[in-house]
Amino acid sequence: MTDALRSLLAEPAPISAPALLGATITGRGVAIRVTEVEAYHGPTDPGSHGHRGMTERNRHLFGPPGTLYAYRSYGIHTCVNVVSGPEGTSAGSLLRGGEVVAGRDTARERRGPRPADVALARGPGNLGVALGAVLGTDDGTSVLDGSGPFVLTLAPGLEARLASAPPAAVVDDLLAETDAAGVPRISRGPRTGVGGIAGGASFPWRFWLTGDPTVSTYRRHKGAFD
DNA sequence: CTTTCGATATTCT
DNA sequence: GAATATCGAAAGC
Repeated sequence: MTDALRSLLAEPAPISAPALLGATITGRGVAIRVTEVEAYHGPTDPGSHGHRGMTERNRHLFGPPGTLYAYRSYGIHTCVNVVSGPEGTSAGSLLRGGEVVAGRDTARERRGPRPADVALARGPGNLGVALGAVLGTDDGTSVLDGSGPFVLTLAPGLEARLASAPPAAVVDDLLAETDAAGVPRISRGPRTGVGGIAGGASFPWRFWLTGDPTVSTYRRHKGAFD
């Protein structure tokens, strides 16, 4: 049943993004547990690719929730987003880091001998390589129904919680949960590499699992307000 | 630890 | 021409 995932992704990205932490994206011989995401929210978000309307590159960002949006970053890297709703708002969550939980040999073949295991899918460009994501081929496919190369499955236990409470309420609870020492399980902060006001405290839409070694190190953009 | 730099597709000025 | 949802290596603290 992917009803829980569908109802979650129907929410705006800043709401659904924290609930994608702990989810697993599977395909092309690997499975990666997502540990770090950033939300981008269409025309109201100056940091979003969709902020200035549809282009050939970003058109799949305007697609239905659960669409994969893959784009070329800095002319070099392939980065992967999961589109969220409402449909037509060009919103989505950038998968920025994860733990390779299956197909480690395949991921290492793609990444080379250098990176440590925790770094195989650390950072959006590296995650794209580890996944074996292909521009053009994968852009616009669904991660919900197995019709595309990748399938997204929710973190254990989340499906049941989303079946018994509205997504926004479940996410509020997730953000409030702490470990035995009182430390939040999910951390949030400004988005990495985003300039201007969109990269500052007004858009604290980067979410990660606190203390997880597969989360990329924060790099502040030159022009970010902070 | 920090800063700097090169690689370079897409978009905007 | 300039900026960008990046990465890894190199050099200087």
